[in-house]
Amino acid sequence: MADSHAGHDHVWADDLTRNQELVLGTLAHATAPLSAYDILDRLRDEGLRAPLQVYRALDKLTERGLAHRLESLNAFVCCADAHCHGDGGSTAFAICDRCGKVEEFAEPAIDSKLRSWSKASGFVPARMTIEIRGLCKECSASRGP
Amino acid sequence: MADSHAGHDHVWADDLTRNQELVLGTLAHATAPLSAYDILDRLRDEGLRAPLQVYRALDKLTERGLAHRLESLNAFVCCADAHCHGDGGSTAFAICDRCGKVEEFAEPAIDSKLRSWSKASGFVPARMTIEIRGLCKECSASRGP
DNA sequence: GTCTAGACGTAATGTTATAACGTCTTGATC
DNA sequence: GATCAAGACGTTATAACATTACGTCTAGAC
Repeated sequence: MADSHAGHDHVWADDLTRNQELVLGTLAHATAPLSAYDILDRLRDEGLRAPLQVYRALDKLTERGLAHRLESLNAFVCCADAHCHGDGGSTAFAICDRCGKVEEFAEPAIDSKLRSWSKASGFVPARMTIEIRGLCKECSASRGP
Repeated sequence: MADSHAGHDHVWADDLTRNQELVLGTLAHATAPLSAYDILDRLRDEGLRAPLQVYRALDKLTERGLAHRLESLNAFVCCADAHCHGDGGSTAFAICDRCGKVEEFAEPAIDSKLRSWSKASGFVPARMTIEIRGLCKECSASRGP
């Protein structure tokens, strides 16, 4: 059994476990953020049965920057930007409240402002959450004048 | 019965309902963010019995900017800054993971950066969430070298 | 071979949030 | 003053999100 992970169409890292690969693969194919339970439902056929199996995989994936948690949604997305893997930098997300689409972007100036505020205040930052909720270009176009 | 809300030590607005006043008062006296269920527990003696009573009050209070929801904590704080009431501007929070203390601050430059990204992308922002998790000055001092 | 660290599986439970219903008060209108 | 609509309220039930606790299995270090 040389390759126990056969059948997958993409490899993100060489040392993911089976559950981690399944969860990341599910996120990668999704067009909108998925909750842990959404992911679980999509992986029942692969043998996953308990939330904890998903949460454990998500913990590792988010630690490594391969996936992100959207706090304002209690949901997860696949990382869209190879650059952000593992760096401590802040990533920002724009989340469409209508279609669910998420755009991931980095604004170094924002990161820098938050860090300078922290330094001035004596606060030692560990992680930053930056999320904008609203309507994406397409959804706002199909609604307003 | 000219004053049905007698017995409270502070008035934030003249048109809060009893439940809204109770919830806001509880948040105002807390030294750390409270979950809706924390608030409920502290208001049992006042007659509150169901989560929805608290959630409904919190909805109104956050709409008006009198309280804030911390997304990364699923908890709530009293607004610390009279200026931010009701304006659409983004407020940022630094949350100490050790002692729970929350510092609320405004960085207009961040707000401005996020808005300019939105404009450039065609995204129409409705609300922004900016939260830093880490250690406050005191807690980092009592831990580090 | 033995030990340990880490991933895993499972069951049970804890925590956060909302749906669905009917009632009550208030204020506008006729 | 009767009627009506809007909004806050109270209650029950349930949905959705997340973790604790426990035992097993495997791979690598020694």
